[in-house]
Amino acid sequence: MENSYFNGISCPNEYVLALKDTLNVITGKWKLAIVTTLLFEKKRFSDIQRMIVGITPRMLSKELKELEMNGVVVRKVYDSTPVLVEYELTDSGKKLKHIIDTLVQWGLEHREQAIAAFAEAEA
Amino acid sequence: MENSYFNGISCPNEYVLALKDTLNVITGKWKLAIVTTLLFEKKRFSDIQRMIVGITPRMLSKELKELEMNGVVVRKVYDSTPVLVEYELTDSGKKLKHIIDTLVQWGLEHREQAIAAFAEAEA
DNA sequence: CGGCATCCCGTCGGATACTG
DNA sequence: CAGTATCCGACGGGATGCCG
Repeated sequence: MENSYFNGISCPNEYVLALKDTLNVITGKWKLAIVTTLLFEKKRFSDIQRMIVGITPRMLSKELKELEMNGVVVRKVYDSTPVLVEYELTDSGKKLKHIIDTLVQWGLEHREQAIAAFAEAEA
Repeated sequence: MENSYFNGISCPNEYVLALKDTLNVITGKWKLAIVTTLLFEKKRFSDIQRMIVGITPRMLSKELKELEMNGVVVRKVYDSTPVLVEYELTDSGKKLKHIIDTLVQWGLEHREQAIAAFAEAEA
């Protein structure tokens, strides 16, 4: 078991692990973009690729695989011809919306703060 | 102005920028650890270094500089001998606690979910 | 359609030593 | 005490081409 970073701060190691889990899911260039495209409906590989500007199939494949391993998306294969593959968020994955909202809100408030501080410094 | 990743999703570009700002502050190996040590009281460089197991002065210096540029911490120099330098969270920085709590909670719930799903698969 | 294999490069972060 | 300088490996992620 890895140690907590926080010496002398009363913080259950479980919390640190949970934090790492979450960061692992939301960091990286594409993960949140992928989650966002799946928030309201499941989609096929090529649909996601078309919606996310600039992502290569290599990265999409890699990220989807990681998200699946992390229990955020589910991959469903339908044995038709041609093969149909759909990706869908798990319940946990859907709850990431709350996290995204929280992050966006901090960013917005923070920008206001920064502007206010700048104006004050100017005066 | 950079484009949003999300084609066809009605999402103000401002939100995407805010999201990126926030991610920029919470990602990386040490940033959240540093913020956490400063949550309840300001500290000196060597105090932080002592509390965060494994961080090198190089990384601590670099991260503190970035956090300062991003308006999350403030650096205060007192011209005593020897020189005293203190780091303190801004108001925005203090509000990161809410984000950390949100991330931890998702991680905890998610782990429960995963365990439940595993048990179901076993049955 | 839904990927995988290969090559490549820039950045992140570690190790170590040194300074005002 | 509060950093800086230098070197270096690991990894994220891009480009391109091929496959069932």
